[in-house]
Amino acid sequence: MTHGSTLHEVLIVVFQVRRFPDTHGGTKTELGVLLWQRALDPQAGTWSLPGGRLHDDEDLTTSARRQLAEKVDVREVAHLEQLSVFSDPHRVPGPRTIASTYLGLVPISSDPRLPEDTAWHPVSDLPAMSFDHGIMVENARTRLAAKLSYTNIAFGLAPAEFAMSTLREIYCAALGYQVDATNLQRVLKRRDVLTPTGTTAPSGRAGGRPPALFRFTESRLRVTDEFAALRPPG
Amino acid sequence: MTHGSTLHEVLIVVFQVRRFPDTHGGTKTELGVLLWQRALDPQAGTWSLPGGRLHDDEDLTTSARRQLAEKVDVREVAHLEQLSVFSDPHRVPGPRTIASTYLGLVPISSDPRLPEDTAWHPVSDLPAMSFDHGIMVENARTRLAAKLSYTNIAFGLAPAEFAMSTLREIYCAALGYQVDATNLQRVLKRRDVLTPTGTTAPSGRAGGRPPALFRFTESRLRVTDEFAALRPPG
DNA sequence: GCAAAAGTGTTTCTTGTACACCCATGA
DNA sequence: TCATGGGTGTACAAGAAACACTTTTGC
Repeated sequence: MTHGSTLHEVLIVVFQVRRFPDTHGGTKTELGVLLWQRALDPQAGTWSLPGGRLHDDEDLTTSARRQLAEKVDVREVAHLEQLSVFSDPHRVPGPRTIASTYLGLVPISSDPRLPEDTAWHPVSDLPAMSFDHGIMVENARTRLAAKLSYTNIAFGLAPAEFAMSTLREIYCAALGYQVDATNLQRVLKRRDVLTPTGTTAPSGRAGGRPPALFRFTESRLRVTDEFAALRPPG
Repeated sequence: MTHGSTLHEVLIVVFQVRRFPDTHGGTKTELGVLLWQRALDPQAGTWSLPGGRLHDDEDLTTSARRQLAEKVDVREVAHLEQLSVFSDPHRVPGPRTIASTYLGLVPISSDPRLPEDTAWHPVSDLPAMSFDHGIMVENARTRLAAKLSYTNIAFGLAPAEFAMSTLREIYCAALGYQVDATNLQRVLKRRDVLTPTGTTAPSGRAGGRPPALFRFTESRLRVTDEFAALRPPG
């Protein structure tokens, strides 16, 4: 009676900074999440995170990559990391299913083809979500915001090379509040997160000084501000 | 073929700050972890984390509490939180088993009775560990150290009321380096983590001023230093 | 030249560290 | 009164936020 038929699924919260239609007919840049709409019951019509059953011969990360491949070109996913596990025995109808959630990041520059039932939604205005998927998105959003502050995780959202104004847009969208480009640059430079490419981009349609281009020094997650307080002596 | 008989286990890394015998016959205060020694194969003689199979009708946290009850009085566990999942298909011999790890904290003041096969080990000098349990301890230690810096998680390691010197000992043991008691008090006071009880303890055997006593303002995890950089404006 | 965008410099504030000095107790 | 531990105050440094000012482009 203690362990009958428990299934295990992987669900991935994929974020990308995108332009979404505004309420006034304009557009606004915001954090978007990849969702697909359930055609069948249970909860037909609600929107779900990409993912599915874990296979016997794969670990969670491998599974996450495989499941994502059904929705987007996986090469577009620049970063993938484990979040928490949802294990309430009644979180979904049917056989007991444990869900391991992942955070996935797609750079702003790419616009992968999506299946018919799949679309990006702004996180500030989610549609009716399936089961506990809404909480999972909230969770992931909080984790992303926290990590933007003390790691180099933004490499997952930024293009290979970018101007500081672009990076600023990305931070603003992901954090949900205004960030000063000047200070952003100073902070990231001091922590050795950014490297100047030495090149500049052409200036925009309205003129203006051509921006210097940067890239992320590393494209693997690194903690850049380990201890806010109680640092080791020395 | 895709989902035959995958099992799920919960493993708990339980920490307590304790006195351990020194190499020179003295004692030193250090972070200890609760382990039990396997009597049977596989890997008989190696030391394992407490835990076991997840039941069909319980979520992970409930399971962790139940499993711990077999080793220690669960009321001693002041804090319990989810860590990461280990899902390599071959992490243990036999049927495929996914492990969800938890971090548990026991206050320095309590000394729970333990079963015959169970003992505290200093994290700096672990015995031969079973399977991937050594990595799990390392993981948990890193997470604890990080959270000591930006949350009030130390409430899980401290007694109900304590002098600053005691709290200092706890931080030193858990972090593995010296912490200044003066500054520790200032940091925690500013963040409103500590509340003075207004009482003092009797001074020690060698005299000295009687220390003021404090307690943790909250005994639930709270983030006390959310953004090191890139704070919201205002 | 003017507007627009990018980049630099300066000031101020907060937070944390280091350390010297004062306080309360037991023997 | 002295050793011992506890507590306070002050000086210093680093990091980050705010904002004014300069530079480089298109028109």
